[in-house]
Parts: sequence; C-alpha cells; structure tokens
Amino acid sequence: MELYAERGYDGTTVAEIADRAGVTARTFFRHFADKREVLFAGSEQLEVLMVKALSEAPADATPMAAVTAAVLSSAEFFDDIRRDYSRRRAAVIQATPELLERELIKMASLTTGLTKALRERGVEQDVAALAAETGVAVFRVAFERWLTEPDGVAFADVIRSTLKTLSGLTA
Amino acid sequence: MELYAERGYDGTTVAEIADRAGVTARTFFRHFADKREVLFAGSEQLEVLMVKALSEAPADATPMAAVTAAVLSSAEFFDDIRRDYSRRRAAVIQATPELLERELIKMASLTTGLTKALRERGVEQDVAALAAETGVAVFRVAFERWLTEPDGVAFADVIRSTLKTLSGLTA
DNA sequence: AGGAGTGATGTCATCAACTGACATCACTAA
DNA sequence: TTAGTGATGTCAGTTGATGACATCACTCCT
Repeated sequence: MELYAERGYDGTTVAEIADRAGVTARTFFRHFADKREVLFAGSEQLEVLMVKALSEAPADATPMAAVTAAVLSSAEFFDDIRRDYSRRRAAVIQATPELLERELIKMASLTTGLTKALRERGVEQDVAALAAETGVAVFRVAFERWLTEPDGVAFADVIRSTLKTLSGLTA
Repeated sequence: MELYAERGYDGTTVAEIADRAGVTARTFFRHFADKREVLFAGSEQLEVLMVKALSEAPADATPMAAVTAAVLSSAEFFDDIRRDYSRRRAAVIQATPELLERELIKMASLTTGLTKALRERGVEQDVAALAAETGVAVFRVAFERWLTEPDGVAFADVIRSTLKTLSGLTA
C-alpha cells in the first residue's frame, strides 16, 4: 500500500512490491492471486464475521433485523487504529478504477453471503436479496461517513444513524 | 461474446477476437479500453437514460419516487429481443470474475450518476446515496428475475413487482 | 483537379502481469 | 539419518496493453 500511495497503482510494478517485501515476484503471486488482491487480504474475515452474526440472530427476527445485526457486528472489526489505515487505503482505492472494481466484488461477495444466510433462515429469495443489498448499502454509506468523522466516534453509532436515515427514506 | 461463450473468457485471446472481427489487436484496443470492455459497450447509454428520467421527475417528487421513475425508465431499453442477448451475456459474465467486476463498476457508476442527479434536486448527500443504492438494487434484482421470466413479460412489470417487495421489507 | 488536413487502421517494438516447470532449501516426523 | 513437506527462487514463455510511426481513404478548400 505504501508503494501504491507513493507512485500510484499503475506506476508500481509487482517486482517493486516484491523487492520491498524481500521476495521475488513469483512468490508475490503465490501469496496473492493478482496485483490488486494485495490490498484485500482480510476481507474474507469481515464477511465471515457478518454472516455469522446474521445466522446467530434470533430465529424470530425479521429479515431486516437480522441484517441489521450483521451490519452492526462489523463494528467489532473497525476501531480508531484501523480507521487510520482504512482512510489511506480508501484513498488509494478511490484513485484506481481497477482497485475499485475489486472492492466492489468483495462487497458483492458479502451481499451473496448475507443473502445465502438469510435463505437458510427460510427467507424467500427476492426478499433475501433485497435485504442483503440494503444492508450492504447501509454498511458502505456508514463506512464512508465514518472515515470522515473525528476520532473517537464509534463506527457502530454511525451505522445506527445511517439505519435511521434509511427508515426515513421509505417511510 | 461468441468467443467468450465458446471458449471462455480466459481461453480467448484479444488476437482471436480481432481476427474474427477482421481487424488487428491494436485496433481492438482503439475501440475498447481493455479485453473486458467489449461486453459493456452501450452501458453508458442506459445510465444517461436513467439519469435523465430522474432529473425530469416532478420537482415535488420524493427522492424514492424520483428514483423509481429512473428505474422504470430503464424498461425502454430492454425488450424481448434484447432479453435473449442479455441472457447469454449474463451467463458469460457470471462465469468470469473479471467480467463480473466490470459489471459491478458499471452499476456503481450508475449509482453515482443517480446520486448526483438527486443532489442536484436538493436532496441531502446520505439520503441521495441511500436512495440511489436502493434504486440500483431494485434494478438488479428485477433484471435478474426478468431474465428467468417467460417471453412476453414486460420488464416494467417485474420492476413494479420488485418495488412492492421492497416496500414490504421495511414496513 | 489537386493538395492539405483528419481519422481510422496496420506495423513494430516494448513493457509488465501472470503462469507452468523444475530446482533448492529449511524444517519436521519417523 | 532420512524421507517428506512446504515455501521460495529461477527461468522461460504467453498474453494484455501502450507508444511511435507509417499508410490509406475520405473530406474540404482553393
């Protein structure tokens, strides 16, 4: 990420990244599927965490309530230290279409994961898909806003505020 | 798309595509930014159409009503003939992560476009972003369902049905 | 008619992302 | 000690992508 921030994604070669890490380019590709993936290590963990939270929501919770639990659980992942890193990472990603694409597919994977977990709770396909999409939308909007907030503001609070905005929308 | 369907995206070289089209690879890259883009020509037109519909919605329409108008306007784009093509295209895209990424960024671009158009109507940022995300989610879910419907079912009807599902969700 | 643009294409050279095959080396378990 | 295992290096090759330059058709102006 240092290199991407310094010289830009396009201006950085895999050989340079590998050098900085003290390995060869071939080894880089053994750890990361491609040049983009290096910025997304750990994103599976977030998905696992959120899917787990959704599955463990009370059986009688509505689809949106279960999704809400999942989104709120993501707050465990992001504290003030993470946020600094997240901010720099977000800047790099926003500046590079190819990285933005990768970020989007991670979010899509999250959506799929949440949808499946909802279906396993007996929720009908279209409802599950929409609830999941809505949940991920809330996550994204909240996350983006959280990055602009001053230190000390908890991610969970931003999520709750965003959820309130959402319910105002469709009311 | 023929080649992607026959041999898969990875199994197809740009040289082969160019050959089939009777040009050189260099010329291919003058028409399309990269190997993926060839499947997404025309997606800007859809965005232009939907953004226009949103901007032209009555000034006193709520954000969601304006977004609804935009989503419904997309139905002009897709008739029964288009659907056949869309189905084959969707199959290729679903089978190829790299193409899926590109599809997602097109949807993101659409979201951004709708968000901006909402902001120009005086809608506040977070509300605009959520309404746009929701609208695109509806579009996606409806589109996917439409592809599975028998001939003769109008896309607009599927959209309306999906919108109904959505309003039931947050109720 | 006869240039002078202009735009689309071809040709060539080059870079950089990836991948497969094989060798090496450290470390572990029998 | 030895066989096995996993991580890494080396090397060669394919393919996506881009810049520089030449060519050719077509339009516009005189």
